[in-house]
Amino acid sequence: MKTEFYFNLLESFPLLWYDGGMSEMHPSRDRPLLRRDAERNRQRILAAARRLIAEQGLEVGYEEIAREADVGVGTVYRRFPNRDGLYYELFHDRVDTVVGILEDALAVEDPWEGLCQFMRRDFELQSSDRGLREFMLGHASSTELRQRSGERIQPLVAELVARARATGRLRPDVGQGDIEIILGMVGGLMDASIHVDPDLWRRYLAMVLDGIQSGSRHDEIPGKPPDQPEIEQILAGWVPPRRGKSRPRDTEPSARVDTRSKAES
Amino acid sequence: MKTEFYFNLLESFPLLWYDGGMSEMHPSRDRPLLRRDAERNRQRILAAARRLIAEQGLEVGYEEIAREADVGVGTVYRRFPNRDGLYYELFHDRVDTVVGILEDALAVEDPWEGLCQFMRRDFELQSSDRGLREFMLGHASSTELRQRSGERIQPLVAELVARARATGRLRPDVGQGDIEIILGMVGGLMDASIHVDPDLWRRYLAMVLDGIQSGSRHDEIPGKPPDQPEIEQILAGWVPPRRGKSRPRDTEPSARVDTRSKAES
DNA sequence: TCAAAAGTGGACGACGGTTTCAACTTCAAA
DNA sequence: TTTGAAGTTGAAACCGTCGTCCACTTTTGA
Repeated sequence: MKTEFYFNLLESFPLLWYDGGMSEMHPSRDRPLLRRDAERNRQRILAAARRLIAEQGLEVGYEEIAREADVGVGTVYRRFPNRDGLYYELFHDRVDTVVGILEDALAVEDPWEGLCQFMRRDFELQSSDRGLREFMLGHASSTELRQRSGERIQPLVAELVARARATGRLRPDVGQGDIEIILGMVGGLMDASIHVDPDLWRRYLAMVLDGIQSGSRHDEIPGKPPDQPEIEQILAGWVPPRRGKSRPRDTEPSARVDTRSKAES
Repeated sequence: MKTEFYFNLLESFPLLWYDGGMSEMHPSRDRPLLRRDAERNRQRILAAARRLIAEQGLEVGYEEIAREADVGVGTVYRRFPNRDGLYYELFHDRVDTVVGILEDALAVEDPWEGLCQFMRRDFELQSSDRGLREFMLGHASSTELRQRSGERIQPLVAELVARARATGRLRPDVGQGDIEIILGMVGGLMDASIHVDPDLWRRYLAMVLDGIQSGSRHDEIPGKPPDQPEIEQILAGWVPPRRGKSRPRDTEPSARVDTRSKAES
């Protein structure tokens, strides 16, 4: 019997296999044991990806991750043949965090306060990690995980909304879907403004929360209006700059029209 | 004297030159006369770009614009050596439109109503044109024009805000900068949701407007909360999908690990 | 210690977009 | 009608990124 135990194990229980990163189907099962060096590299890749994605967003190149992890690109591709798998590994446990936040929020006596606390803490969670932000907002990849996350999260949000509405504090014409859209809307702002003023989102979240409660409670709006230079910076970051950075060419375009003709005459 | 009059003209008044598309510096001056065929092509290019950018956003390829205009790529590059110039030509007159909207709004008796009307009509303007939306939100290119637009627009907005605040209807802790951020925030939502529900932005604009007035006037929130499939679609469109569309590879990733070893044994 | 399976790395081809350019066509002044 | 500059064209070079492939190295059980 020359078979290595881990390979044997895989043959016997194919459903337990490490599925090449497409772990969406059975995320809580064990991965097969990797050879020690492979496992070490896997962890280095994850650590590098976590670092880079947290600061640059989901779209960092595999090339760069590999460099950061001090590993070849091939290795990254072997371990995570597609981004879904990588994102899954990086983010699936965050779902638990969000669920935890929701449970905390449901435990608050005043459901309206609970709803506010949920939204606030959700943003606080996202504020440290651009990749997480993009992921939660709804990136094209990783639809699988997001959908399954939604199945855990939505009922809790619905419950929170129902309770808040029952107390009369939440306007009756605001539904669960609105909360999700508001999360996206303010999240989008946060993504744009985070490097200018990491707490700016609190201001606009407060405004919206004021807008969706039926009493005119008028909680104080935190912070102060951004000034012009800040706005400039925020807007500039809103739509992400073009990927293939187009070199600006020579800066003086007008004087060129006739260089040739002059020379030829 | 063999000189064509238009070339002569350029030599004499270099400041009047068509500046290769970088018209930011003196936009209201005449362009030099182009040869008739060149002018015709220029218009075809602009028309094509207008069409494509309105529906696909700022980043359509020059290749595609050229195809649509039935012109060679080279021609497009000759006419618009950089995107700034193209965007300028497409959008600079929109600034007048916005200024018009602002003047209308300032003419409304109730300054608060004026402010609301301005925001509503600004969004209505943007809703028909994805490129305009991206441009106004603050695309990396075209910083020049946007800055100069700001100089015309901001004072008017400031005036509107000041008046609305003077009546007491606008909360005193809301400033001009807030309005611009709100425009961006709701604009981001509109961009994401427009193909799902072109009027969804009205709902969230209404919420925010409710949140920033000091009385609890509670205007009706138009529309109704989006349902789950709609939200799914909206979120999926929020962060633009990766440019180089990654082909999903073969859908069955796990069974592949050992194909080679099997074959070789 | 050794063989063979697992794992590695980076050169390489594909791709999609941008930019150039030399050969060609069109225009309009004379 | 002629002439020469202006204008056009599209193929080809270029560029950055993605994902694959395979000759090479490492690990592991015996």
